[in-house]
Amino acid sequence: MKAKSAKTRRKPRADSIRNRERLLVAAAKVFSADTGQASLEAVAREAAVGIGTLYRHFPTREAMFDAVYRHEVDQLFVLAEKLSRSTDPVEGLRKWLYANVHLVATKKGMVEALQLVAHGSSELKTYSFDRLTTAIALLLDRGVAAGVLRSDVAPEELLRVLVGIFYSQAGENWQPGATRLVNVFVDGLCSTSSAGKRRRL
Amino acid sequence: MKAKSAKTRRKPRADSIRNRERLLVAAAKVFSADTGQASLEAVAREAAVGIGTLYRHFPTREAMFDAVYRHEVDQLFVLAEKLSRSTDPVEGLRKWLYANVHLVATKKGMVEALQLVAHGSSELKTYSFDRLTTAIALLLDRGVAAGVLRSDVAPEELLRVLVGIFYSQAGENWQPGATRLVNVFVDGLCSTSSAGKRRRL
DNA sequence: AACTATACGGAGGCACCCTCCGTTTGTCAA
DNA sequence: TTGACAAACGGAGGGTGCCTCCGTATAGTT
Repeated sequence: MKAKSAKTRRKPRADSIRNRERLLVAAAKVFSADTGQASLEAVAREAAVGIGTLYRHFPTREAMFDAVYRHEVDQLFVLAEKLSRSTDPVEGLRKWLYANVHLVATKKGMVEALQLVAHGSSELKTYSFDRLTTAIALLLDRGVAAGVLRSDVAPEELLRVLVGIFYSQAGENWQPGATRLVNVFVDGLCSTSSAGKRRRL
Repeated sequence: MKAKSAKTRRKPRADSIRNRERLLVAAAKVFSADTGQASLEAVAREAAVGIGTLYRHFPTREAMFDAVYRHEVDQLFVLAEKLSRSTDPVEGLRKWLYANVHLVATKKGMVEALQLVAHGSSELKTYSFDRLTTAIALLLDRGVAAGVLRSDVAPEELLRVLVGIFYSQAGENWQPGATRLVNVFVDGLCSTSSAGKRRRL
């Protein structure tokens, strides 16, 4: 027996869940379009769902962005889990970081979203921070355990570096630059034998 | 005879000039509203002018913002001229800086405008920079000549400080803070006797 | 005063926002 | 299985904004 307050609740309808998922996928796609502008009606169309359904799931634009953002963070987390299982540690980490760059690069329209997020619930911020930190830890620890990655860089630190890389890259077509910086950093993380661990603070 | 290329041009119509002015005033007002959102139709209504007239004068949103911004810069310049004529030098400068704070503070909706301007024509940027620098020079020089303001601060430098003050003040209701900083700086500029001129580079 | 370049105004077509409500459908109890 | 109904769906509709087009009004010119 589920112990909910007065009146047992039903389990959520299957079509509701499906439509919500569809909307998130559609939103991610539409907002990624180069235009930067995106109408909610376009999202509904893309999802092949009535506009009313969209509004029921996401009463406001902010709610929509919030959910999309969470969704992407979750996907990054899942990707980290997968990569930490299948590939060798260094390449796994590298691929995950690439995925981050790619995600940000293709989300032109997400700029607006990010602004809303930045001004929005700090709950969302801590959520994504925790989630991403954990994802990085997953990838990092394996490499450290295998002795191919240096052990003195904390997951939060790596995350901050990543954010810094994104932040520092302005203007058009910055993806190559960001990718290069990621590579440099990963290479640096590999220098566990020659340079020795824990040189400097 | 006016020597214009092929066919002598008429002098611009009076109603055209009047309407343009009205639109600029209306736009400044509407964009200043707390909402941050502003429709061009609202501007036209405020100006008591047809929407068609608005679009004829300002074909795009950017053109509108551009013109409004120029207009405000011009008004600041005029204010500087007036203040440099009527009040005592220090108070004149102070009042002018206050006017700047007030202008920025009440232009919530101008944030969007400023972004467009920032990404827009660099011509506009140099225009306003020059204009404001000259305005400051007007106020500064009198004080220096009268010996009540130190002489080693250039107009451009003061402008940069002002921009810095605006830039550093985030969040709601920052006007008091900005005003305080302005006061501090003006007081500093007055310290021509006790602290001596040109201490340090 | 007549002429005409110029400017005016707003109707109209399209897109978007958001709400409301009649219809459909998945869930659960019998 | 089946029937009842809460829950979810979809889209019409009313409001607003964007921008264009063109018939009408009018300020400058002769």
